[in-house]
Parts: sequence; C-alpha cells; structure tokens
Amino acid sequence: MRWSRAFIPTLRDDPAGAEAVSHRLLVRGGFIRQLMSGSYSMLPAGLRVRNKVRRIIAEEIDAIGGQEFLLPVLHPGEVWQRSGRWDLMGEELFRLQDRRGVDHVLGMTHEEIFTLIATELKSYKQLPQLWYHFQTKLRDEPRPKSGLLRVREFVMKDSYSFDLDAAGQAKQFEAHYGAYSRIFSRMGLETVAVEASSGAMGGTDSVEFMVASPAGEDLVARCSRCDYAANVERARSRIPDVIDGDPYDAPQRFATPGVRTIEALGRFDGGAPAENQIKTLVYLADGDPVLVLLRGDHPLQEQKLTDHLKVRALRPANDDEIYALLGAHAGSLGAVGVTGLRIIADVALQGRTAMTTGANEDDFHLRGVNVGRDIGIEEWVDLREVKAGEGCPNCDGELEVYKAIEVGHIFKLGTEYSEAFGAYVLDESGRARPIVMGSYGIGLGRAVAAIAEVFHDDKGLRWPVAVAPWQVVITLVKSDPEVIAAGERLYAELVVLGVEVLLDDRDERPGVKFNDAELIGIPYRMTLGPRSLAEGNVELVTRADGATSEIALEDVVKHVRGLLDSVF
RNA sequence: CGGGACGUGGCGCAGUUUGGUAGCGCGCAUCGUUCGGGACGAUGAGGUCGCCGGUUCAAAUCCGGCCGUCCCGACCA
Repeated sequence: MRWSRAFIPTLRDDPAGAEAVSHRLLVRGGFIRQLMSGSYSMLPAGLRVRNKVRRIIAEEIDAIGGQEFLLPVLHPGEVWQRSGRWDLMGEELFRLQDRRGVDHVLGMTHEEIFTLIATELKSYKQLPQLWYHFQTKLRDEPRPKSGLLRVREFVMKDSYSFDLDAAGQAKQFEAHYGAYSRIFSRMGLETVAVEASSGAMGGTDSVEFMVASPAGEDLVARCSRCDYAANVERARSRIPDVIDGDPYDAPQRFATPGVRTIEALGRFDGGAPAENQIKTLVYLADGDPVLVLLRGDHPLQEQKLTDHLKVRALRPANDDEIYALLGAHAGSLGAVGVTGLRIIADVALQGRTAMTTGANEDDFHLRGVNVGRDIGIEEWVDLREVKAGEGCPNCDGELEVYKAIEVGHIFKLGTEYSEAFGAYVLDESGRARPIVMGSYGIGLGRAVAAIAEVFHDDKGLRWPVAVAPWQVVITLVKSDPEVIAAGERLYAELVVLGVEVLLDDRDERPGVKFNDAELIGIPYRMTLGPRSLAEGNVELVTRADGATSEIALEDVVKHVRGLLDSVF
C-alpha cells in the first residue's frame, strides 16, 4: 500500500475528553473514529489490526476442532423469553418491535440461538461439537467508556461446546483454556487466568483471562508464590484470627451520642476497634430486604452477595427504607434480636464473641455480643472483599491486587440452555440426556485496545509484529527519482515475499513521516534516502527498541525473512 | 439513575462574566523557498456558534426546554 493513496488520518492532538491511552492513540493513529457513545467505526488500519486478531483466534479455535458459523444479530424475542433472559437481562438487552408489533432482540450473546441449532443433534455419536462465530453483539451499556474497552456494539468470537456429560464438557473447557492461552500469547498479551463470577451467563464455573493494566475495570487478586488468582468478585484470602475479649452473659446496651461510623466507634471511649465490631448493611435483593453482617473493618464484595442470592437487582437500601425496617438510621444498626428478616453473615464472623454493634436505636450500641448466641444468622457466606497483603488461601504466600482488562471469559454452562430449548441426545442406553454446554468469548475490539494499552510509548503505538497493521514501512526521505525508484524496487521485492509493506511516498518532510510511522506503530521502518542509497544501504529501525542498523540493499530480502520468520 | 464538566470550520481551543458584523493554533488549497526528526513566507477556501423557543433594536454571549459527548459513582459476560 502506498501511503499517499491510503486513508490513514493521523492527528497531532489528542481527542477531547479521552481518558484511556489506547483510545487516544487509536484515534490519533487513524485506526478508529467514534460515531456515538460506545460505537466506533473501524478505519482501514484499525480493521487490519482487528483482522490479524481475528485470524489468530480462528486458527486456534479451528485447531481444537471448532467449526465456524454465522448466526443472526436480530433474534425473535420469544427465544429470549424461553431461556428466561428476556426478564433476566433487564435494560442491557436491546429490544425492538417489527412492523407487526412482534418483539425482537438484538443479540448480546448467542447461547440461545446456538442451542436452538443444537436441538438437531439427536445422538451421543454426534458429540462432542464445538461451534463458533464472529458476530456483532449489541448491549445497551449504562456507561460505555475508555474507547474500545467498553462499547455498546462490538464483534466477539463466541464459541459453544456440546457434550454428552460433564467429563466431556471439562475436556472442551480445558481445550479452550489452552487455546485462549495461545491466542493471547500470540498477540503479545501476558494473561492471567482467574476464577471468576459467572454473572448473568449462569452455569457453574468460569475463568477470565486478564491483562494487567491501569485502564482495566476489574481487580485481580493473585498470589505471589503459588498460582492462585481470582477476580476480587470471587477471591478468598487468609487473615489472622482476632482474639476476643471475655464473653458477656448478655449484650449490654450503652449510649454513643453522635457516633455514626465504624471509625468513630473505634475512637469512642468505651467503643471497640473495628475488628471487634459487627457492620450491619441493609440491601434490597429484587425488592426483598436482606441484612448483611461483616466484621467492622471488612468491605462487602457485592458480586459475592449477588452470586449467593442469585438475584437480578441488588442495591443498598436508602435511609427511609432502613428506618422503616429497623427503626434506626445507618450508623446505629444491628441484627441482635431482629426476627423476620433474612440475615446473611460473612464467615469471618463465625465464632466471634464480645463484639460491638448497633442497637437499632439511634445513638445506642451493644457490646458483648456473641455472634452465634445473640443473632439469628441463617446463612454463613464468604462476602468479604480481599485486600492486597492478605494471605493466599492455598499457600502461605501473600496476595497482590491489581487492575486488569478482561480479554476473555470461558464458562461451564451445564444443561440450563439445553433443557430450556430441548436439546437432548440419546445416550448408549437409549436414554434422552440434555447436552452439557460451555461458552467461550473474546471481544475483538477489546483485545485490540488491550494490546494498545500494553504496547505504546511516548511516540505512539508499538504493535507486536503478529497484529501490526503493516509489518514494514519504507520511508522515502526525499522525492528524488532515484530514491523513488529504489523504494519501489524494494517495495516490490518485499510484497513478492509476502510482507505487508506500507510505502511512505508522501511529499512530506522526513520528520513528519518518521513521527507518523512511530505513531501508528509499524514494527520495522526502512529509511531510504540519497545518503544511504549512495552507500547501497537502507537504514532499518526497530520500533520496539529504536535499534538502528544499516543493511545492504541486496541483503534486505534475506534479512526481512529472518526478522519476520515467526509470522511467515 | 446520582454528581460534575463540556458542545464555537476537519482536529485542539479562546471568545460567554459585562449582548454590538466570529477569532487563534494545527490541518486543507495554490505559489515560492526549504526538506535525514512535526520548516518558512505569501495568498486563499472553509463556521446553521448542538437544537428549539423566549427576551432584546441587536444573542455564540441572557432566560427556558431539549439533544449530544466526556469524567466520577451506581450498573455491567
């Protein structure tokens, strides 16, 4: 491609308001343009990168037995009603009606439609199956952000596995685990596979592939010693026991004027340190009130609570709702003597005695509370959000916590969808069995953005060769006929070799060309000008490290073959 | 949905407080000089000032409503 004919609209200034580095650089480098909130056009350079990512994914999924499909984006609403997700998905699901007033859905994922096709499987002899497609997903995100990292419309590779039993499903899950590791490593991304919450996908087990990045929206807890890693939505940790004071015969009420916070009660004369307090939170789970108890210094991990309750909408109760339920305001709440309300406690409170908590009367607290004796706790659940520095649950190492981008997510779905749609096969004994499913997703745009988040410097992007829009740029430093001729010869040689080359034949000053090449991040630049030409050389500059060398023109082909060996 | 900010040539911004013929930088076009690290000069093209309504002799500027975008939070495979 000749740069003078290519549409690569680079910009000198950052786009207004853009926060994520990848977003700024992808816009400035002429890879993407925003159409509206959470919706982006791919420009030629951007599409070239995305297609590289797409091909890597397709190769690796094909390698584990995948067959490519293409399913529609427009779905009948009835299908989503049958799976139950018409109600479950809430406002994130785009819905519309056709001219006859029939409900439709814009697909946010394709479990339903693939399962519908899987109803044609009739025998265990047809299993296992692994089906996938690359298709646009639409999600009415409440807040799209960070450029391509969180959007309302994006293309995802989603695959679906179909097996006779859990053992077969586990095998396909493992195969995906391996394929995903290879996919991300081929893109240059270092990923950590973490235990994750399955959220609205349902199912039993799920693993996310995470790329450490300050632009990430997830928090990963990872052991520095063993291989334990989990999304904080799921992560557990080991914490030291607290030695409780002498038990009381019964809780003792005392006045705490003006004390409204855990911290204030810690400082209050006659109060208690945070780890000796019980924090009482009131939540509404699909409208039903729930009391949630944690140690005073422990934050609630809301996703853990959502997962435990298996509800759609969870939110903290507001002041009025709290007062109506407990007769006191936040800051003086407690669960002692409360009946008729669902009470869920974090496991760190198990066996604790001589605790202090609110008395459900403003400006009063209780001390000497024995958790097991004085509170009617029905459910003990791990609800605490782990902190960096706490102990690994699996070894004596320590956890670190860092931000990460979720670039892939694999799920064990079980038989939820196959049962809903009647996807059954007959087994060897002639018995009908629901197909055991898995689903596995990678968002193309998010992967591109994640790579950009990792591979950039103050000059712009530095694509790994495997995903670069072009592998080599030939920069003609002067528009002399000899230079142009030499450049075109070199260009032709490389094209024949199968190299993706951009020939910068623009009538621009060298500085502009160098800066643009660095901004869009082409891995190798060959500079050709009168100076090098006189010596029969080209200058080769590696974008990643700035390394510069002179190469004899006749050796270039051989040299490039060596450089790009890995992608040929 | 709560909080905050913004909307002015393709891009980045000033001008709004105090109403009076719309400006700057980059980019773009033509010519000339330059040109191995974002050149310089000259000339020029390009704007419904987000939209609708109101106030006024007069609105980018004041008032009301709406729309859009971004950031923080809530939310979210």
